[in-house]
Amino acid sequence: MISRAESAAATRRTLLGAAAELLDAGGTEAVTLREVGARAGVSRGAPYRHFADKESLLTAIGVEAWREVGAGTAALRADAGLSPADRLRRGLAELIAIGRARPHLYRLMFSNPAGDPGAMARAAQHSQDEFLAIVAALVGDKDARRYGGLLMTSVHGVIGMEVSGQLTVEKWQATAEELVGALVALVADPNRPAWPGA
Amino acid sequence: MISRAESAAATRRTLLGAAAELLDAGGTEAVTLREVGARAGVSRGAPYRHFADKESLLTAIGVEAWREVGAGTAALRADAGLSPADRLRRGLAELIAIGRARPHLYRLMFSNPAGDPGAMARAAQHSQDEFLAIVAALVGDKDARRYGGLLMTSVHGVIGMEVSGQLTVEKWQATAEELVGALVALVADPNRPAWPGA
DNA sequence: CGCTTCAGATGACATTGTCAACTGGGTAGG
DNA sequence: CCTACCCAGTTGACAATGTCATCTGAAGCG
Repeated sequence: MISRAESAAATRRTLLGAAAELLDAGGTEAVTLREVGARAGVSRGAPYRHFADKESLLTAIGVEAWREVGAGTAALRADAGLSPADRLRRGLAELIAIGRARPHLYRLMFSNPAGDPGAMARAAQHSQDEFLAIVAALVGDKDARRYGGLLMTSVHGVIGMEVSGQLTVEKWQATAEELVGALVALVADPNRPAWPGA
Repeated sequence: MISRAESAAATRRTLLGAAAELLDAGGTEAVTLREVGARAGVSRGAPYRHFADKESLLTAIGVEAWREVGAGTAALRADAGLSPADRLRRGLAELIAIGRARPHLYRLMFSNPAGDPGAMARAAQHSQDEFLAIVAALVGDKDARRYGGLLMTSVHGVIGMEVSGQLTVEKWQATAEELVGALVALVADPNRPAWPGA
């Protein structure tokens, strides 16, 4: 038997899944609460039983995505068969993969919900902490945050520009992987120069 | 006497200005053609005489912004009183300034219009060519594109994460300026390591 | 068995993007 | 100067959408 609470939770998940489909297909504009309801087999008003408004629904999708990324990064960090540099490369590759396969979701994950500023940043926190731990294993605790920030932002920029069509191999003579790889190689270099001014 | 063409061009500019105001105030969602028309002193249908649809209007705002940035970068490059490294720093600082002062416009400049993919990338071309010329003066023609790409994407990532609230000094122990400054210092370093794999 | 709670359904409304039809003053050709 | 065209701008209309108030029915609880 399914209790009412279980049924409601299932509906919520179905709504999120339907909304994610629409998001991938056509961006946030394509996510209409009516269509989300229809695909989830409920009426147009049903989503309001689970999300305050459309923006909350979208934010929930992004939060869920960050949760998955965080879990993946944690698993990476726990994988004893990988070198620190490999963990770093794979973690970054995971983000690049999301950006390419699901650009709208990727954009959403780095958006700032007007109704609840900081909600997405909080959701990203765990994932970024895991990432920082990986970087720390490579460069030491002292510089982990600075180099982590440099890597995180750089990768985000590479993906963002590729998604917007402004990063082309012809123009920059480098692929996203090469740009990221260059940075990783630099950070992983034991003879890397000291952090400027530090 | 103002000719009909001049009047139409003036209306177009007024529409763009009104739309930019709304964009800054509340993002693309807040840009309604009705309000744009009202602020420009015309009716709700008038914008359609100048722009195919709402997305075209938004794209035009982004294109215009890229034109101004490109002009600014060109002026920077022509300024004989600046060192190559200073030109680079100022050019990047200009982008950071836009990201902070007008985050919605900044996001628009790095978006990819669904109706005309590549339109924004084309608009950004001139600005990025100017930027590349500045980088080339610093690192030589051979590596200009690669290092230019690295700098451009990194700065974009720093701004993007700051705009989304995911770049905080507490978390990364570095400000946007410091992260960018570290990269610039690295690239400007005459003893910088060779580009990996090149 | 009756009462409460709550997921879901439905009707309604304001807002908005968009188009078709219309208007009026500039503009070119005679 | 006259006339016919052009086209920026207006207005009416419509469908789609977010959102709310209200209603319904079944699950849970005494």
